[in-house]
Amino acid sequence: MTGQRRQPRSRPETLARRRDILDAAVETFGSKGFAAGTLQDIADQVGMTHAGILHHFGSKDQLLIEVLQHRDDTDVADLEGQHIPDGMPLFRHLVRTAFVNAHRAGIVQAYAVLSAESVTDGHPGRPFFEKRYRTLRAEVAHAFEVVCAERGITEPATVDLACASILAVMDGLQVQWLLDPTAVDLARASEFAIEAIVSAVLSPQPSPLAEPASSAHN
Amino acid sequence: MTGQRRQPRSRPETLARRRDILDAAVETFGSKGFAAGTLQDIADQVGMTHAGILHHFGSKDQLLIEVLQHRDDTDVADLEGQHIPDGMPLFRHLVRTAFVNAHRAGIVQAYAVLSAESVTDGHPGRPFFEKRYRTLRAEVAHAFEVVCAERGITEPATVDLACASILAVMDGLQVQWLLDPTAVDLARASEFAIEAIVSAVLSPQPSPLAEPASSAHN
DNA sequence: ATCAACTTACAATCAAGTAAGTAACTTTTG
DNA sequence: CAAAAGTTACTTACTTGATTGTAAGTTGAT
Repeated sequence: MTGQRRQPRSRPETLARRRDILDAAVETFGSKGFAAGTLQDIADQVGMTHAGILHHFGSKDQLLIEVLQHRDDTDVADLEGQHIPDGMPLFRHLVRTAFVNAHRAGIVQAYAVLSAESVTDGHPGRPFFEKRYRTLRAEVAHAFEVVCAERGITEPATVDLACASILAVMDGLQVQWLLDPTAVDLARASEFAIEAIVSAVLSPQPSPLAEPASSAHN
Repeated sequence: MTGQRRQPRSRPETLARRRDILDAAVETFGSKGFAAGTLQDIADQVGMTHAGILHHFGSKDQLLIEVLQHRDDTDVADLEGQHIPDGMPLFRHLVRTAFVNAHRAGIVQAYAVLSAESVTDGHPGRPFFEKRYRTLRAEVAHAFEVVCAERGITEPATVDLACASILAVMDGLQVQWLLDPTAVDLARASEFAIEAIVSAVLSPQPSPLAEPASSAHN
C-alpha cells in the first residue's frame, strides 16, 4: 500500500501494455472482486509476473483506481463527438445503455461488484464511486430540469428522488440479471422502470398505495 | 473449505453463543465483505479464538451460509403473527421496510455488499441470493396479480418487469445511500419509486420517451 | 467418565510489496 | 554516427505477515 511511480510514460508500446493490464484487471476484479482477485491472476492473463504489474502501477490499490478511471475514459470516448445528451435524449440514452449492457456481462459485473464492495471499510474505489454517483445524479437532474422547462412544468420536488431511483434500478437490475439472466430481462426491465419513473415526475398520479380511507365499517 | 459438524446442538448457552458469533459475522462481513472479513475479526468481537468459531461452524463458507439463513429467519420472526402481507399491503410493507432500513445501516450494508459479492466466482452466498430474489420476485408478482384482480384489470405483461424493478430500486438506493447518506433519502426515494412502478403497471401511460415522431423537416 | 466448548500450536498456503539484477532500448556525447 | 550512459520493462528471489483449517490437549459441566 505504498509505492507509486508514474511520470514520463512515453513509449507507445508501454501504454499498450498498461492497457492490457487494465483490461485483465477489469476481468479479474469483475469475476472475483477486488479483495479476492489477486495480482497473480492478472499477471497470468497478460503473461508476466505480479511484480511486473507493480512496476507499472505501484500498488494494487492504485491499479484499481486506474482501472475505474480508465473505463470511465473509455466510455466517454465511445460517445465522443456526440456530446453527452441532455433532456429527454438522456433518458433514451440510459435505456440504450441498458440494451447494450445486456451483451456485456463482463463490464456490467465489474461495476456491480466493485460499486457495492466500495462501501466497505477503507475500500480504494470508494471515492470514485461517491463521485460517480454524485455526477450521474446531477446529470439526470439536469435532464429533468430541461424536460420540465420544455413542458412548462414547475420543476417538481420529486426530481431528486427520481434521479437516485433511476440509477438505482439500473444497478439493482444488473445484480439480479447477473445472478439469473434467464429470470430477468435487463434491457426491457430497465426501460420499463425508467419510463415509469419519468412519467411519475412529469405527470404525477395519486399514490396507488394510499389506504382505502376507511372504506367500510371497522 | 472442508469440515462440517452440527448435529446435537442442545445446550441453550451454546445456542446463545452461536447467535453471538452470527451477529458478529454480520457486522464483519457487512463492513468488510466476505472475502476481506476474517475469522479473526469475528473471533475478537466475541472474545474467542478463530479456532473456536470453526468449532461451531466448521468453515468460513458454512458460517456465511448460516449468517444469511439466520437473518432471514430473524426477519421472518419479526413479522410472525402478522402473516406475510399480500396485494396492496405488500407494497406498503416494502415501503415501511425502507423506512425501517434507514435506521439500520449495518444490516443494510451487509445485504448490499454480500448480494453483489455473491455474483463472483464460486461465492458461497450465491445460491442463497439466487433463491432469495426468485422468491421475492414471485411474492411481488403475486401481490400484483391480487391487485389487478381486485380492480378487474387483465394482468398486464409488465408485471414481471415491475417485480424485478421494485426489488432493484430498493437495493440500488441502498448502495447510493451507504456511499452518501446525506445525498440520498433512502426511505422517500424508495417510496417514490415503488409508487411510480406500481402506477405504471396499474394505469400505464404512453411512454414519455417516445421520439417526437418527426415533428419538423429534416 | 464423557462430552462439549473451547485453547494452543501448527501446517500449508498465499498475498502484497521490495530489492536487486538483467536485457533491451533510448539518449547523450565526442 | 558510434560508444557510453542512462532508463525502462521487466524477472527472480525474498520478506513479512496473514489466513483458513487441523490436531491435540485442557477444563468444566452433567
